[in-house]
Amino acid sequence: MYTIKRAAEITGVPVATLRAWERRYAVVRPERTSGGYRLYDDRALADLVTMNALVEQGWTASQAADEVARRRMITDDTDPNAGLHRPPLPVAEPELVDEFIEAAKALDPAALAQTLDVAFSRGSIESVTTGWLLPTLAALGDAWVHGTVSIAGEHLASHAILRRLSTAYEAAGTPRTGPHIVVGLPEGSHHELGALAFATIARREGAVVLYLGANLPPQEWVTAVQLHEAEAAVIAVPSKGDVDAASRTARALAAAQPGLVIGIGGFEQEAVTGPGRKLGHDLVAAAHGLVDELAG
Amino acid sequence: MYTIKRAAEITGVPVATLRAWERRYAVVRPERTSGGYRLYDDRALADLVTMNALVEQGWTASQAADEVARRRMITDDTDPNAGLHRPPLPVAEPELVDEFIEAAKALDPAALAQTLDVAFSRGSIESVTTGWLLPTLAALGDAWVHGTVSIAGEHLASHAILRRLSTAYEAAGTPRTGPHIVVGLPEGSHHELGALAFATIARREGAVVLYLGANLPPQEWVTAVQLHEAEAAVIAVPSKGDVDAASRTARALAAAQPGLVIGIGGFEQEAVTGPGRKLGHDLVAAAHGLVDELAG
DNA sequence: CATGGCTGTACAAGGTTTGTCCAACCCTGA
DNA sequence: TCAGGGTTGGACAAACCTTGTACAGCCATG
Repeated sequence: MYTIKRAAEITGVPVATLRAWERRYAVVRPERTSGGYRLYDDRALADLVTMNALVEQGWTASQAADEVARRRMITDDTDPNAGLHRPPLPVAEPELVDEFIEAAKALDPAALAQTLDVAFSRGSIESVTTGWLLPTLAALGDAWVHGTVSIAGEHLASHAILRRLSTAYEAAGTPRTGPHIVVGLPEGSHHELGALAFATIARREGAVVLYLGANLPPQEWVTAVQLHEAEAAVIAVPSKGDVDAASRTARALAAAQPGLVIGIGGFEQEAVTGPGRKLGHDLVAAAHGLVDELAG
Repeated sequence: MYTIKRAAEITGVPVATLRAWERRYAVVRPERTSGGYRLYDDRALADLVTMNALVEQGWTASQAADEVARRRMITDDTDPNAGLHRPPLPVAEPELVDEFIEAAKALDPAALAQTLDVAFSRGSIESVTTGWLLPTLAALGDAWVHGTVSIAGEHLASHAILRRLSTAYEAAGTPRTGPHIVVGLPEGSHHELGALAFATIARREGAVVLYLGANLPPQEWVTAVQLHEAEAAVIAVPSKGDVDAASRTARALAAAQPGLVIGIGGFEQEAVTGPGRKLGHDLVAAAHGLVDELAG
């Protein structure tokens, strides 16, 4: 629960505007303390973010408020899991990506934390992954290749994201039943953020996930799949240098466990040869699809 | 059991504020001596740290207190070992270490999570670091060298710990003022858990920490120290293979920033040559000592 | 062009919250 | 006994929030 000042910082809407929107359009109705202070919850913040995005797209404030109310009605009425399966971000938000890259360039941990607060408050992990995380990882990769972000900046930013994803992964919990999946990166591969997001979303969809992290040799994948009695193994291929190791890993897994579903994800998944199904670049859909298929 | 002064030192919350929080929000109810002195246990300290972190994140004090109470309800209800009867972590708890190593051998994520829950609920990060984390890292390293834990098991266990430490690091928040410290691992070095624990404890002690993570080349250390205007840089040396890179990093830093305090930590710190102060193997004392020295 | 509604922002006057401080007094251990 | 530390309750200022009103820029309409 946030005060109006904090809500303004997170949503990017000035304090005076927040009050005007509430007074004129009742777009949100924050709770109040006994002293009368407004208290915004995450849901209210998400609505305000939507409203703000619509206004910046050119909607009038009153129309945007109606639209927010309409969307809220739909999610409230038709989807009992609202919040778990929120629609993806209505608009991509390049400013948030840029802001994050700038903070990485400047090695500014406070700015990174602030941007992450904003980004991760925009909705579920699923929508944040699609609307912010994947674009940001791509932009960070580009910036690193072009040398506009230092290695230190890339490390700093990656670890900050890693910590947020870790929290989300833990919060997802371990279901008692559900398909068993192993997720990780091949030998020599280190950019694990996409894989961790995949693992988190798969967990939320009901899978029992064994997350192995980066840099795992093929033989270890085989051991892990056998010990975990996994029905599927998902290999992330974030960069070109990981393609060979991923191919070797997939071959080793296919040879050792004929019935195993092998999924290949990541920016460079197309370059992988040999066994394994390409999961595509919509990470959220891929995770949902794989888990549903194994469960159903 | 700690007096109010010790509690203030440990949590970073001023004495007057501790009393105000208790009076106004009853966020903790420390026991009293016969003479009326407050006596804080580890559990109370943990709650205060949480409260403090929430306040630094922008929550109002009253809301933060409610949130702490809510979280306490949850843990008390779901964990039969929670509550006042839980003993603080003694000097060391070998069973918990062994249990964790066994879970790593078996690639059993549920057992790992369970053990981590117990270990991390035993008190502050500081006491968990000394009493459980460092012994466990040593045992995990041994088991890996002797091949009793697979690479997959080591990865799985390390990442599980990493996720808990990440949460603690985030919960520690960023103080507005305080000495600036850069923490990371030298080029080629990857076992970051000790470094992250150090960074977390330094943050809780009031330092503004730039945590750079693993595998950072010397020149990048220099850039980071300069951009962050750091007063100290702490290089972790977890294994023998990292000694040379650490020495090179220390030399590069000393050459570029003559006034910089260079700290060397980790299991293999003694083998490092050249500039830099060995921080010793009591990670908690080292972090407190360094931050206090820079601040005072 | 003038009108008028919509919208974001600014300001004033007053209430709330919170960290800190103080006075007066009590407890603890060397 | 004494120095250092702890106790309570009250008080205070700074920061923050409240409501109501006002106003300028913008845009569509008459």
